[in-house]
Amino acid sequence: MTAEPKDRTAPDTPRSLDFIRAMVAEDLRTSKYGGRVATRFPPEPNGFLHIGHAKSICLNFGIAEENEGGTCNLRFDDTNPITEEDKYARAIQEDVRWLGYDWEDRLYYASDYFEQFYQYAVQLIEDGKAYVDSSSEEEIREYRGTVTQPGRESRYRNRSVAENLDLLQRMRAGEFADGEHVVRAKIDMASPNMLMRDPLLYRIRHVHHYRTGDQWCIYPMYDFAHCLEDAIERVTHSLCTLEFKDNRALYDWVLQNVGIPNPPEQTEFARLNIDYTVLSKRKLIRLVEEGHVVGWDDPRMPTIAGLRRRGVTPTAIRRFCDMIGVAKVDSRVDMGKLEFSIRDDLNQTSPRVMCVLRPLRVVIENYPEGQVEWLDAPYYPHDVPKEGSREIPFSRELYIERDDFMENPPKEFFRLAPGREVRLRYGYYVKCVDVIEDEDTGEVVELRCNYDPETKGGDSPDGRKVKGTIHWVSAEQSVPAEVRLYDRLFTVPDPEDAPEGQDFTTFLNPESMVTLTGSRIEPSVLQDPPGSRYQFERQGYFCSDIVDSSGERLVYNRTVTLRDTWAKIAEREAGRQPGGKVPKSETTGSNRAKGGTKRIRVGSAERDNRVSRYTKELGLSAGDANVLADNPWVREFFEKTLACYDNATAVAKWVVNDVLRVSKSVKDEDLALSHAHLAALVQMVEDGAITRSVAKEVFSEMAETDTDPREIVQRKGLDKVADGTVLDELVSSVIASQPDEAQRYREGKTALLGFFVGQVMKQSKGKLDPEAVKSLLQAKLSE
RNA sequence: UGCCCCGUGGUGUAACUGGCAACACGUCUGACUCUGGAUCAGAAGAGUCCAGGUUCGAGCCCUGGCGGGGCAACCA
Repeated sequence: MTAEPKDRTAPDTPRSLDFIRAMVAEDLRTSKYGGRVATRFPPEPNGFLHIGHAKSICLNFGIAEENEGGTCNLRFDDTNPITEEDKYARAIQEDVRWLGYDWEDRLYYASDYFEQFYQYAVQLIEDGKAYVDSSSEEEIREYRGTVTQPGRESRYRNRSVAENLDLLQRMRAGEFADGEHVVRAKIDMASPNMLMRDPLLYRIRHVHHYRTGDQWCIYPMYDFAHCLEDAIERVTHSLCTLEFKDNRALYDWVLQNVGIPNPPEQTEFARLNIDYTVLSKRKLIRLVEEGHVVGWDDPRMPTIAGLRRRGVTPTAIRRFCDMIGVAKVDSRVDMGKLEFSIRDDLNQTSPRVMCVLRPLRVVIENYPEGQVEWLDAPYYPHDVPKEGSREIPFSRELYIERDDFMENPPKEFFRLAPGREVRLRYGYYVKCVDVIEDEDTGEVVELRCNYDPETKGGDSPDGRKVKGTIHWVSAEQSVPAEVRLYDRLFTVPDPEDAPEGQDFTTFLNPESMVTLTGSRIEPSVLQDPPGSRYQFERQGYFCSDIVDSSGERLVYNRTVTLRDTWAKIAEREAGRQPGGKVPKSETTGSNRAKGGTKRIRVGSAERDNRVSRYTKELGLSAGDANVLADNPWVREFFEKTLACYDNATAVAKWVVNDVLRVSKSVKDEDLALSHAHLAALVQMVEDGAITRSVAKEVFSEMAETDTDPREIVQRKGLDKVADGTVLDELVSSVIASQPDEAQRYREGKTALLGFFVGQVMKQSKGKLDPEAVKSLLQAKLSE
């Protein structure tokens, strides 16, 4: 046996599951849906998909892939004909497919279910659970109330079933104009959940639908349609974003009231935010329509189409989604993570090629005029396991990058400068012997260099070192190219957080696209099709533009720069002069509460009396007394338990801490636990018959079944172990079985004491006195 | 001012039934290098929003506070 390899990223290391995957696994274990896993990705075809959707796609399709027999449907949630178009539906399919997911034959449309939705609406009306409301839009809004005030019932709420049915039929038949009637669920106009105040189910819209044409003039609302779509497709796990949290009550209500057995369950997760961009369809539409970008597939857009055109790979997007995880907290991911996953993928897959973005002419004075050498240059560096090379022309006149020359370089700059020598990648060493400047402007226009013929291929026979290697192209054989340098679309991390009177567009980055028209690229790329990806050596990853690039005109988009250590050094250098480092942001921790706060409570006299009775007469802590005073149900439980066992402080602790906990997961009146049994348990602990940890275990069983604690203790043999030898043996054996940890403890990692106590407690099934365990452990470990 | 959700290094997420706060990105060293890339080795950085409480032991359970977000479209 060899030692286990120290590989923290081993693929078979069981990565902890996110809360959704954990839930799916649990549902599978308990066979909640008969072992099925069925998800869906349900876009509305009213815009292009963006990387936030990619998160959802990866989640839904990912879960289906990961589970045997799992399926994920692609379903268009096309219930609002005003905004939806076929071109969007087609683009969405292309994007999902491009990301690498396959819905096989499960392409669905909500519009295919319109007849079924209608029948369900009829059913709800027949059951008296829905009605036709003829109030105006304004009235409905007014009657809905506000978040703090209950709504009022519509005067049409109690129409007869027959009248409702008749009206519904005539709505469908097109007898009414838009807005004349709506159908609403009859739920509760006073519900604290606004969505439950008789939500609209159907509205009249005399609009052409891109799929159903003019077949319908009534269209279902999201809350009515979506859950039914899931139910019709027998979806098991309906995943959506956090803002639908409150809609879940309605989702469940509809399914329950139309009588769907074993209904799908909605779970919400946080939508994706990335800094320096916006990820909401409404805002992206504005960018397109107001011409801030040039279409949905503008490479600056965070749309799938934009990212694709920019040169991002599906793999990079999927890995990014994998990396950011899934949770229930609103958060903002930094762009750096996306960039990392892009580089990480492209580094392994992109051929290297040389392109000079901002050319500076170089004449090699001692190189024969008219001579051209074709040098062999590998496409991939030594550490990328891929084969292939091309020939690049070397000649007397070259171009190098302007940035690679400095007349007065700082010490850390190791590229070209007067008198300095660098290596031309895959070529020769050259030394700068002269600098030619424009007489008027002083701008450097040309460099005169000498080359060392002995250094062909990049090595010198005398072994002298050159630190810098720069890229170049031959002046004559290189071809002109346009290069578009993309940068973040916005200048601030959170563009949506705009001051009064402004909006996110005020933060648009004017330099989000810089077009370079005079770039020169090596000729080897000439035959490559549009969309080809490269690494331009020392610059970044680029992709020839699928729209504008052709044999005549080469256009390249910068996907992402290389990591640039020099830029960091230069920035630091520049920043040192004026004020040095920016002080650490004041906002760090600004959302944290400062210090303690005074508790002000407007108590009734009755409440005050109770608190003082509890603290003074019964000797309870203020905390417990307050809880008891505030919660009538808990108070009653306490009083009744106290009647069975007269130890107020002990009983109060159990009631306040433990009874309250279990009572949260069930309706109060459903709690099985009886006062007498709790009293018995508390007494056993107080009498020293059982330990507290045993008592906790017994308690959780009691909370479910209300068994007599004495019976549980007896059945499981949980009496406290008083025998000192058992304690001694167990402690010794635990220490012996954990020699490494024991060593670490002795070396000062005393936090491990808890670990050891836990081990011993677990092995004794909680029957040992933890205090005794602890002190014995301490003694033995320091021997 | 009602209801609901959520607070863990700079960032995104983990932490099994309460038992060593972990991983990734980023940052900083160093090695290597014909890309100031990649790779490799290492380091710093949180005591889990605050205050009480329960417990031998709390990021996790209880109470109160503070902070952030969602909900008053005939949008989804």
